Amino acid sequence: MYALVDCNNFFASCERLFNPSLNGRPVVVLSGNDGCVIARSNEAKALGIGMGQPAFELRELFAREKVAIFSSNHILYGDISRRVMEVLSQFSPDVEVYSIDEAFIRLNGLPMPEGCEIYARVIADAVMRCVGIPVSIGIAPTKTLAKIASHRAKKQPRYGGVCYLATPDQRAIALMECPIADVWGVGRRLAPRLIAEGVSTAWDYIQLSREHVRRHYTIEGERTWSELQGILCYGIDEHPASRQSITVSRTFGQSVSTFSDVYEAVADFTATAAARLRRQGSAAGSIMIFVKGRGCSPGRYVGALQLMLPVASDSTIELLQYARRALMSVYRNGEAYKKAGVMLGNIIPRSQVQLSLFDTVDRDKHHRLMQVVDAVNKQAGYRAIHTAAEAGRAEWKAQSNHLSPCYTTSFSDIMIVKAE
DNA sequence: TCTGGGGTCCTAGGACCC
DNA sequence: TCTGGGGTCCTAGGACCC
Repeated sequence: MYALVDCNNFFASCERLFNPSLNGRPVVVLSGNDGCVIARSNEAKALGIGMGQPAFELRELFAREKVAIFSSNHILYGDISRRVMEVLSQFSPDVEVYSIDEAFIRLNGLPMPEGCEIYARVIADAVMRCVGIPVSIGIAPTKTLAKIASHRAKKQPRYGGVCYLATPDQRAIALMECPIADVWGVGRRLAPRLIAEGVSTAWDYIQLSREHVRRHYTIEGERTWSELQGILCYGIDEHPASRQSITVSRTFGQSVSTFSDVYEAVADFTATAAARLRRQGSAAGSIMIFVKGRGCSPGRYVGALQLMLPVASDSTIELLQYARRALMSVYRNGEAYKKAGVMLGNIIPRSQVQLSLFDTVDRDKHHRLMQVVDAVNKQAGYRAIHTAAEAGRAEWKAQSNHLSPCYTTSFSDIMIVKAE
């Protein structure tokens, strides 16, 4: 059996954790630059606030309904997520962290059917007690079915947060009540096609023949079809493969024009990407930088350039040299830039880097230096030590006008409790 | 006026090899 | 009248996920 543990309204729940006065109030969390709604509490959902809805459209509603508004605080959410996953790992050796707010767990050796459900409630209680985040848990023989179960656990109060699809009959009812668009693996494009074919629920989908599904919806469609019938296709992946590409990009808080301002942003992104690269023990064989000007697509300046490295590297210092060179090629004087990004590609394990006869870089020295930089930043905090290129006026930084403190990761942000 | 950011996988077709 | 068989690699496009 597989359990999917899903944190309820995760970002909104993180904000509530240190601010209990938000309980019962509508809470929303906004994307970078406070642009779109990316998380909503149940109260906010009940007001009809949509996922991804632009914040400026909602200004009046926010004021009228006294909606609590937060800018994204990914450092806080990442740390809370880590704590949730740590609790989960105490309950099973087989945990797959699927996203910042979800994990699959394999449940083995539990007496069926009561055992799984009781165990899931113990897990949910432990997460609430140890971290303070509410979760919903779905249990079923496959991941795709566990997804449907967790959805029911969240939407239907009678489950009390845990939905176990133990029997074929229970699974059949769940599939009949599950709109096809809600199935894991069926997205925006496939759903209308399926509905046009008369497939409006997950149950309708499994009535199609395997051959038909394979022919029209490819191998992935067939796997989904199998999983919905309880035939296992996706196991637990405890050690997800290293990333094949790493992208860091941001829309600027305000447009910037000078080379030094744009390069400062690009240097910041490059350093972030390089640190991620080192964390997974890889080196990048190429770097691409891109910039976007202000305005809409016809007439908007877009520039991008990819450079191949003679020797794959994970050194921030070396990658910065290529980033700067690429930016010099695409930078145009007089443009107002609104967005930039860095993409690292051709990623290989660091142990497989092919050296060059004509190499001029002291790679061993770079490597030791980066190890020290990473160690210092791990202990002393994000960007405690960095290259000079990353520091400056920070004109490009996103506007986050509703940012909460980093309660759990910054000494200066720790809550002070005073006795009256 | 204003709308985020970061990934993966599959397939088809073309170029090329023997 | 008639022209094999088997493979790799790369890219673009389309789909999906959070």
